[in-house]
Amino acid sequence: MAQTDTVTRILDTAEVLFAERGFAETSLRTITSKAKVNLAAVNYHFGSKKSLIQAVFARYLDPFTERFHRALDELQADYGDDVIPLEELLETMARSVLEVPAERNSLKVFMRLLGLAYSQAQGHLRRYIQEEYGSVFTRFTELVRLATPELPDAERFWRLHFMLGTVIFTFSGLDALRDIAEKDYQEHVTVRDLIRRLRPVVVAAMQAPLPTPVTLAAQEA
Amino acid sequence: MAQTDTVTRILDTAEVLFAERGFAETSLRTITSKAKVNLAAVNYHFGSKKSLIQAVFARYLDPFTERFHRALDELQADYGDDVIPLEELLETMARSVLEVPAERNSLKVFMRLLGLAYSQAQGHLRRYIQEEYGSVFTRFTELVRLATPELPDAERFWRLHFMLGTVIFTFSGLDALRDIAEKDYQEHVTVRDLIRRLRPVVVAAMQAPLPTPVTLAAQEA
DNA sequence: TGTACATCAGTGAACGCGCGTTCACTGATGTAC
DNA sequence: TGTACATCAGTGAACGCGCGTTCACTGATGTAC
Repeated sequence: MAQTDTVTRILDTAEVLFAERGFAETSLRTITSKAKVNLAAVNYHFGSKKSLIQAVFARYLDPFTERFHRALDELQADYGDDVIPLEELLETMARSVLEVPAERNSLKVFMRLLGLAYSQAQGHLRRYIQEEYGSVFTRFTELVRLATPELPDAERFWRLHFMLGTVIFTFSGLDALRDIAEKDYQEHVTVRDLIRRLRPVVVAAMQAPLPTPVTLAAQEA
Repeated sequence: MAQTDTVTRILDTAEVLFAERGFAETSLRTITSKAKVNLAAVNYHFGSKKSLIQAVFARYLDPFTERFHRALDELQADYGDDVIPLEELLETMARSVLEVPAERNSLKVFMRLLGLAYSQAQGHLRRYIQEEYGSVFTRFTELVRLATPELPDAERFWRLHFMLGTVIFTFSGLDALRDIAEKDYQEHVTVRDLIRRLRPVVVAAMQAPLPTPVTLAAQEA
């Protein structure tokens, strides 16, 4: 090698392997041998495996948050003092998510990584993501609040997380689900198909009637 | 020890640790030392770490599938040749899920484990679950088909998985989400509260309008 | 223009460590005669 | 009732292995004078 693209080769290889098998299950030896790069190069360039994991995320999340902030700026400019409708907000978020990896041909990898960030232990990663990228989500949820004034705050919080679960679960299990769908229904599903299917479901879920209030005490485990 | 409860002690400890940190991140040494049991006992009783993982799942899924089958039997007996409404089916599933770990005080652990089964590498585990417990889900989805005749088969498939994602994501991230909700909205959320909140959302999602058909070709990554 | 030195990407080999698994062994209990 | 043997849960120590990380080193390029 002896070129600066060593860093890029490591990141390109690591993101695919992480997405396929998770962080703990992917060794630096696997990454470096697949990337045709010296084992010690990861620690030389990134310092540690943890920092490599964070760098993989940063390469997606930096452009995403930048675009998403810009898209929300435009939306707020268009609507002025009017309330931005929920559909418009969801649409904008979907578009921002789609645009980033479109350049790198790996939306699937991006979504798998997001799923892993939530489900794998890696406490350092959740903290990193929250600190670096939390503010754009705060901005987004505030706009959702204005768009759904009929929802109590707590209800909105839970519904947003319900939908986050839907999206992350769907895309991070994409390959398996796609295989089943293809076999059972003879249709090849693209990511854009899924987003088309998700739209009415997410909107309906956010606008569902409020739950019946608790009747009497209920205990839990 | 020198008692047969060694097996139980291992399972009790393993399920909690697995749920907290995942499978690869939990070593047999951690399990056995916390269970106050000899390291070699896991391999003696279970044969391998893989088999221990499967045994942890079996202890939840065996009683669950048995109960769920029985509950569906009753439902079908009640309704005879009539179609069982969707709400009733979802309610029955929720009740069956709730009943099992109520006996063991650990619904949270059960749901976290289900989440991990989907998100962690562990191919052997997905295969094991599919083989051992696939049939009850086939039965359930067939009943859902009868309850939602207006949905194209593929659409129903995707929506069921969307909702599976909602539930698994919510419960497997329960602690983190609960902490945030508690801090921001001063309300302590029980598992039963969440199920109450989930009900209208899931029903609305399943009954959402069909997506607009694809207009022109759309490519994907 | 030429020499000495600094910088920096990259390397090869080794480090100690924790892992899952194995193995020879113990000691209690049950069974056969 | 007593002895010999089999069974089985459990143990302590060691096995080899793959892991992330470290370290002394190389060799090319840039900079100072």
